[in-house]
Amino acid sequence: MSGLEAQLEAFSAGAENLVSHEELRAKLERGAPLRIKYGCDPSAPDLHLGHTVPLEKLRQLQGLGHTIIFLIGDFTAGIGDPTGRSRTRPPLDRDQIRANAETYTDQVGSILDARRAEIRFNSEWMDAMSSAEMVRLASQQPVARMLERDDFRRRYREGVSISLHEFLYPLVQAYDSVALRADLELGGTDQTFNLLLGREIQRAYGQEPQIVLTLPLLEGTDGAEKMSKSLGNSIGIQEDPEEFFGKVMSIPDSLLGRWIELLAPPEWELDSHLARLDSGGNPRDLKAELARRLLDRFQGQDAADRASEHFDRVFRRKQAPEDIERVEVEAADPDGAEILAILQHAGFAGTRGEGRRLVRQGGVRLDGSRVDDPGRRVRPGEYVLQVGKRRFARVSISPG
RNA sequence: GGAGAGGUACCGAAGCGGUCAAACGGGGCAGGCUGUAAACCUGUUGGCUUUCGCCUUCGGAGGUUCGAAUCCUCCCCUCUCCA
Repeated sequence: MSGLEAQLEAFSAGAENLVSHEELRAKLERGAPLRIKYGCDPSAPDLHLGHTVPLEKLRQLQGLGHTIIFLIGDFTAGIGDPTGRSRTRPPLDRDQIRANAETYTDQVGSILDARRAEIRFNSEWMDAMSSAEMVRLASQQPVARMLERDDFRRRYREGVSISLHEFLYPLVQAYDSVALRADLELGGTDQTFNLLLGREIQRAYGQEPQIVLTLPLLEGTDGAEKMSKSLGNSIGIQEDPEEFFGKVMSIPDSLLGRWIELLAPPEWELDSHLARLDSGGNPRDLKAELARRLLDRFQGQDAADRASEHFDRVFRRKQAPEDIERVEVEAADPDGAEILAILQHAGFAGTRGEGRRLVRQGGVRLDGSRVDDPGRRVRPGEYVLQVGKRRFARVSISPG
């Protein structure tokens, strides 16, 4: 393990908060690898860029010889994380959780060495916990303290219901730290309360409290909310390269600096480009560079090249993409297939009404020319169908 | 247990017997301007229909009425205060 000061620096770099430096130093001075806990939600196995911020930190700490523990909250998933505004989630069955966990570790593996990490499920100890023990756990915290958590406080103030069991979520998460004898727990700033609670519960169970390390939350593509799949502002690291690239290009300029700060390692030297932007450069180019680097990192150079070329072709030169999905449509009668039926087949319109609207608004093109009649019939043959700026399909209409 | 306030389309929120498929805002989608940026402008946002119109929707189930999101009854859910 490297020098103490270097380690302390590695832990705190990019951190939003670290509680506390003194305790961390004391733990590190003992020389043993730290047990670093990171909680994951088994219901959402698709990693997005927001997840990569903590994962990158874990990779770094793993590189220093510490033990990474991925805690899959299969028991807590049944509670439904009340953090934020999320609604009740459907309970998952064991097989589903197992499958999700595998997907998860696969994806995590593209960032750090998942084989060297410990993968645990909190049902291991929570399923065995007796009611009496649960009561004992719950007795550790006053309600007023629970209501200190931002979202609980807000909901309470605004008269939005809080179910009793929602308090159990942070409590169980905190107890997980006891079961795992965690030295440090890592999470986003939205986890601050839960992580701090872990310290209190560990103390209550006679353990040395864990260090709490929180990292900033990455804003999503909308530039407003934190990145989350359910808010529809996320970019999955395994996402189709073209989509991935396009989404990065679509982020507001005002977000670019933040993304570079949180997502781009210093060796990419993107922040220096950012600094030079004032002198007339187009942020577009820097975004494209960031998109390329990120894709290269998660999906390899080929994907990055392909996506970049695709983007230039479709959005700069306004040409149809190279490889587009094929849709077979059988003409309903000798005059050909209805444009509305084609739009539905291609999945570009959920209903005929929506298709009609798209046509009326000039959003539908066939071989590059605008379709302006919703009643249009298309003769058998091969066409490139375009809806909006970015949806394409190669439509093959066979005689009816 | 008592008193009161509420549950409306993706979200927030008007409507409180016909003119309501339901104002307005946000979000989404499409068009314009662009750098798939922001800002801005326009259109659109239940289903079927070229139009007329028809069908399903305002927590749930019944009822009153020529006619109900709007009135009545019961039920479910949420919030506040009191106990």
